[in-house]
Amino acid sequence: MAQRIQNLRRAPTSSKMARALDFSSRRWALRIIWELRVGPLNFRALQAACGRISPSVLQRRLHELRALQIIEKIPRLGYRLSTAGEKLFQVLAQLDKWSRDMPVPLEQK
Amino acid sequence: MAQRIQNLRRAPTSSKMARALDFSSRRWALRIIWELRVGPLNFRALQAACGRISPSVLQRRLHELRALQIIEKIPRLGYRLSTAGEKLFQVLAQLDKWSRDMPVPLEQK
DNA sequence: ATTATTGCTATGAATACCATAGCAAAGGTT
DNA sequence: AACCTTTGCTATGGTATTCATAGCAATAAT
Repeated sequence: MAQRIQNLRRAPTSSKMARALDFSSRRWALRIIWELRVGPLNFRALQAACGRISPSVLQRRLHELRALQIIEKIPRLGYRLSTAGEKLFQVLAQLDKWSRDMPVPLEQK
Repeated sequence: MAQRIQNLRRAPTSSKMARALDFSSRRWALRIIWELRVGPLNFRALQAACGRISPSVLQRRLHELRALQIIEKIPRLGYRLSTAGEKLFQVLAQLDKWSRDMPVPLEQK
């Protein structure tokens, strides 16, 4: 385990990781996944859950997330996490924990 | 553990998490942390490690990350992860693992 | 003294994101 | 059936973010 992390520290950033980080930096991408943790949500419900996302961006992200097979569209219920999406949720759960443990409040201008 | 995740699924998105997700979506923010996993890097080294980041954005992110006390500036060596930054690295290590296990390649246009 | 490296700042163009309005299709109600 | 509501999206035009590139003062190395 410690060994695994040591190797991670030495190895150059993999292209897969570079892409994952790049994708993570698209606005609302991770938030959408996080909101879907509760179960399937339709377009408007997701919009409301995210707070202030504009529909054009939501629409774009949904397409992207579907192309990556992180979420899937189901006929009457809207969108839900795929298996890969569920695994990504587990990672985000760690981020949630981290954010709660942060000594400095994560305020941004 | 399963219980903890169940609770996460039910609870609304905390404001701390919302901010963490928002911050994660600033371009290069997580990548910078990931590149610093190897140890302290100076400005130009970080620039090179990230590949194509423009100096103005790097500069801005470094300020933000310092304000959040995720990284710290050390006189001759450049920038390095703080304790909180190291913890965030652990989360990113999970993301790295996830990206490697992804069945669909994370390609983006 | 000269050259190279480093840490930045400035600038203008390209891209991403925003708020808002609106509309066709489907579902529910009377 | 006629009406109203909800839903999933598209269109538009403005604002913010990020980009590539150039450059410059300060420090370090030769």
